[in-house]
Amino acid sequence: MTTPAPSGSSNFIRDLVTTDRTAGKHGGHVVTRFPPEPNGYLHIGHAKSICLNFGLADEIPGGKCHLRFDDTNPTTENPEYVQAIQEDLRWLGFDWHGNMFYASDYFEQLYGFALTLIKKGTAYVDSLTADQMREYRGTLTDPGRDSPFRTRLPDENLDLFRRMRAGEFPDGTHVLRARIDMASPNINLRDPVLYRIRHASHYRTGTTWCIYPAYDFAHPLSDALEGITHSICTLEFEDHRPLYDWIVAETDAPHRPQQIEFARLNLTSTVMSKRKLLELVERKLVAGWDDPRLPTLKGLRRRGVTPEAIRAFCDHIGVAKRDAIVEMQLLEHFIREDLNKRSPRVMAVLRPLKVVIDNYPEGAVEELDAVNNPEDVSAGTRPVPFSRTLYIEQDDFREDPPKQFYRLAPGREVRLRYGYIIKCASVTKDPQTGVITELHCTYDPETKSGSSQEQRKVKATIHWVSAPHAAPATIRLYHPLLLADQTKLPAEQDWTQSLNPQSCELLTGCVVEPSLRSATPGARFQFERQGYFCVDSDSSADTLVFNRTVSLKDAWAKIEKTQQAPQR
RNA sequence: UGGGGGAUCGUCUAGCGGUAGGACGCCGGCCUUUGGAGCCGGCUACCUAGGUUCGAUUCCUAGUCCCCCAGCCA
Repeated sequence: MTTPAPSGSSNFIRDLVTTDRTAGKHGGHVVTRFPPEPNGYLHIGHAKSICLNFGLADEIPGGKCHLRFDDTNPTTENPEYVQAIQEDLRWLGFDWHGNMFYASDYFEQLYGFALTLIKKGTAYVDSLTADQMREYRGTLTDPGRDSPFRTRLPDENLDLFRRMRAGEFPDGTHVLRARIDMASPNINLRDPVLYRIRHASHYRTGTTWCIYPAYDFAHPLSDALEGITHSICTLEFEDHRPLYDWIVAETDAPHRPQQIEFARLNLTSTVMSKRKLLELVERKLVAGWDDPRLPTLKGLRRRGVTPEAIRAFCDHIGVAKRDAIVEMQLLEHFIREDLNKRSPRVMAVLRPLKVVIDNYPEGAVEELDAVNNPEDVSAGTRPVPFSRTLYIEQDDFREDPPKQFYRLAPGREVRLRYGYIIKCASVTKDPQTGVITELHCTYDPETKSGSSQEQRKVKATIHWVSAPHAAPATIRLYHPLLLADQTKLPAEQDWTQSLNPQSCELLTGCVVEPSLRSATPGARFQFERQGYFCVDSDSSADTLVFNRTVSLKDAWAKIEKTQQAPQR
């Protein structure tokens, strides 16, 4: 049969690149590029592109992938993002091997290409206002009209353009446009703007320039200058391709890259647009770019997601041209799959319920042997203290247990993980509120884990933490950023209305086993029976702070849900 | 009623004229000192209508629906 690809599965771009390479196109070389604009943080949508571009370069002998900052707009870009993007890329596990570039480094060459066009008569300086230009552009169905300045001669254009560069004109007074076709059915070809005046300081070139190249001009030429063979971008640039090709051809650029488009990643119940992410951060609707609820790489990292999980996800979602919305559950699947193999298991009680084991000797402490990772025997074991007073999860006790509830209830038995079988003898309640305050149980000393004395089976095993040894913790549970019910909001309504107000659930008063006292930020664990958690950067010696990365699959929750569903 | 793209299980995705495969999800079952993991089984898809062909998801024609484009953003 077929041998699986080294990484990722076959897709139309991979096939095309392979075909080109074997056909000897571009001398058999493959050079891709990842061209972020440093005006925001990278998110998982970028990861798809990164995995594609760097993945291609890595798997093809001699293949290269450049990192290029597409920094042609001084008003939105800044070095903080340049730094963060590099960090995220490295964290994801990719290396540009020194091939890091900036479109701003090409400004002089780009200017030269513009001069070439002007001399040839295929670019001109237009002095219409932005509003006028819009009017002249026509509409989707009506052709545009020529600007009265379209007939300016090369010499005048040259003079004007040089003076634009020299700073003689204020913003918005002139632009350089390509002279293509104002009646083109493709609006991108109706004399697109190549340069605009911006008296703004650029984070790299300072005030050296006051004219800046537009994307449609800078991008193809940057690709050409770097010898990019396959310029992979998203679908919305598809109808820019004729322009891309026009620019490269008309400027007699040294090399002709090929633009290929694919569908960007969309994920359910989250936001992926740069604009919305920025808005969330600026309006402080989230804690920052690294808020664990965000699909930013920084957010995912802080949440405890591994780069391996993200890469596995990107490899499996495929690359195609149809618009798609991937279910968040698929991402979660890859997160669980990765974390299951590598996370040490520990016990933590999120919502504590006190349990006193009446027949266990007061003051006695036993060190029980707990397995660190059943998926990895080499992870070994650790001692966990056991005593007369412990905490169990409130959810693991029901005074009036429903059908199929196997856990603790009055008169019922459960096993304490790594410990003994206990039986619930009585329930203590607050006389005022009726709330259960503690449970009294008895243990069977013959049932200690690992002892071969008795092999009694009970229906359930629950986790616990010894009260006198417990370390206090604060735990954050994350829920979808967006409300599940996205029923058509009025078009003009603020999109943030669909944010889930309960996306971050803060749990205080949690208790975790003492071995966690030494856990440092970034450390990941599986809290047995609950999920994968990661020590947050807010964690301190007195209070540990954990973020839930993703819950474990919960069979009981499903049963309970169907039990609650209306009977028919 | 301009141009550019796209339609395959609920969701992603494979297929390149030989009778639809994988993953997630869902539903059963086994196993289990995590109701986790693992294992076994099942579920459901070619946008529509014509045509070509022995044979069409693949080719042709005509429709339908969806996405993108009217920034001096990228």
